[in-house]
Amino acid sequence: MRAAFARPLPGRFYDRPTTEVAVDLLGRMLIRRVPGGFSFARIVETEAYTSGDRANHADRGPTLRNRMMFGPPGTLYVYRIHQVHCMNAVTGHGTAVLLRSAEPGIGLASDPRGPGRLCRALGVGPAENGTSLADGPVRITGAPPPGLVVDRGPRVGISRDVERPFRFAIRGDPWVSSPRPRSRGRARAQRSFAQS
DNA sequence: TCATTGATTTGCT
DNA sequence: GCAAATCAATGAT
Repeated sequence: MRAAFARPLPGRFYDRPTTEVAVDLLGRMLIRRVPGGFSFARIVETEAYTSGDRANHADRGPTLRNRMMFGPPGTLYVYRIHQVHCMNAVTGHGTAVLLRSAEPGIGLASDPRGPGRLCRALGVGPAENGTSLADGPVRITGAPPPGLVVDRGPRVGISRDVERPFRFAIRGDPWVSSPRPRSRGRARAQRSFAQS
């Protein structure tokens, strides 16, 4: 994992349309540096929060909570909801991808299925808010497998703009959180970004 | 300053 | 399947 941690996706990976990044993050490795080593998980489910999107925390402009969403692409945005934390990859001014679920890798503290559980499993909290996914303590690396099939559907747990199909998940993956997105509306994973 | 709400999880029916 | 937990950020007063 040390070598992989040293070759994270660069900031420009995230400087693209948010839905495109959300799909392209599926199947990649989320790596957490911890004292004396690393822990990691494979991303299997994401959601896009775009501009002009009333479900987006940043839709009404910068606030104390969402200010990290206005940092550069590749910034990690961590927020608290109820009693847990959730993490996002910032893609532009006030847009981000919520990392919803992952398959366990090595070194996890607990089950990473679900956005709150994912943060808990990787030990991600307020201390990591605003750090860089390109050179911070939490990074994303690797490439999705060829031919990955992606399901899409409405996002989970929101009350505004509920109909937008901005939730993406690896078809058939047992670590996708419930309820699963519908199997129709399939979309092939985009491989437009070539990692250096 | 006050009331409302929530990008969730958990446990109980 | 449904509701409680539980509290800070947010928006209204």
